[in-house]
Amino acid sequence: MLRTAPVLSAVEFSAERPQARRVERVDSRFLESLMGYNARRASLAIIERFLREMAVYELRPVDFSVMSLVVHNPGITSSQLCAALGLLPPNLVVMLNALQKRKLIERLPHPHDRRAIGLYPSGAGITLMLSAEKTAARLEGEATAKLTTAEAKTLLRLLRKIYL
Amino acid sequence: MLRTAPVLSAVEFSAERPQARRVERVDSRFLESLMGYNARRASLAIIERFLREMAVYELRPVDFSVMSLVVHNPGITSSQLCAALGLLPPNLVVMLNALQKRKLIERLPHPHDRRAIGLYPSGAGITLMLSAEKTAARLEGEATAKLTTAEAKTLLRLLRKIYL
DNA sequence: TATTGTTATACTCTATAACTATA
DNA sequence: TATAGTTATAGAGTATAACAATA
Repeated sequence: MLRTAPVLSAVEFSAERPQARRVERVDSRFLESLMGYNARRASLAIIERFLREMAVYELRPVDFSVMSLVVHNPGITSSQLCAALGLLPPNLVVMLNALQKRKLIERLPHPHDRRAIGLYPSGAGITLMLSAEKTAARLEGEATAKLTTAEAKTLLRLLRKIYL
Repeated sequence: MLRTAPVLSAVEFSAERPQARRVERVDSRFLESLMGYNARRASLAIIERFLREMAVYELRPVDFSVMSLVVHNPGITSSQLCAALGLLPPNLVVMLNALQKRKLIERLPHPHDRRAIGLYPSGAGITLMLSAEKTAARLEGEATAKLTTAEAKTLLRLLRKIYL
């Protein structure tokens, strides 16, 4: 039933320590046994590529996420966006200002709650996201190129089980 | 063979857009179909817990990784650490200074290369990591509590296929 | 009294340029 | 000329406090 690499054992270090030695090959087995370590490495690898390819749209991953939700949920509010993406309101405001300045979104009064503001994609915003989401779908294939279709599906399902 | 949620279709937005509507339930299906999105959410969920539980040792995830590699690879150099963990040398120096100040590591001359410096865990460093790695192993079980043993093993393997 | 959106600001993380000592 | 380690600093990302308007 042992899944993780063995942790340090005290006896492993009871003998006198050599005063100077050279490490030929780095032993990363313990770290590599940790889910968090692997999940982070994998997400960084994917997001790195995403960052490069989305640069043509001038969209960082977080901008892409925000725009995608606005396009698929016209009228969504800031607080809904924050909840869905785990963002903090003060940080979202800055992003929305930038997106509005680029005329990718519009802010319209909320129909029932005068405190809230509905976010809508502009025509340009929709056009941009049509391309950007196509690119994202292509990157999806590249990111999972080393996996079979079944494996990719499994990976997605298991990742979701971790954080939901 | 379609794995990702359908991207935006132009026709989806050809009808006139309502001037104001309320979003009852946020549709995140497209984002949730992306591997990067799920990998990031999962890694954040795990690392968040890791951060909390490792606070008693005053170790952030990166400190834990560095200390773990030093303990398992006494004599490892900064450049080896940077390569193994994807860190930049200037940032590592600051961390090592802090760890040395806490008397968790020692820096000794490299046996063959006078430019390099070997990193060694102190007795206190080893003692600390004995506990910290036990905690990490426990957290590993908690992070994958919703998965069967076989699923956790599969997840680890598939994540590694993504970034290696 | 709680929530939405906002401003200003602080803190942390990551990245770049330039330097030294040595290979 | 290239590499290991270092310093200083810039930039991006994330977090906290406090506020006005509305529920």
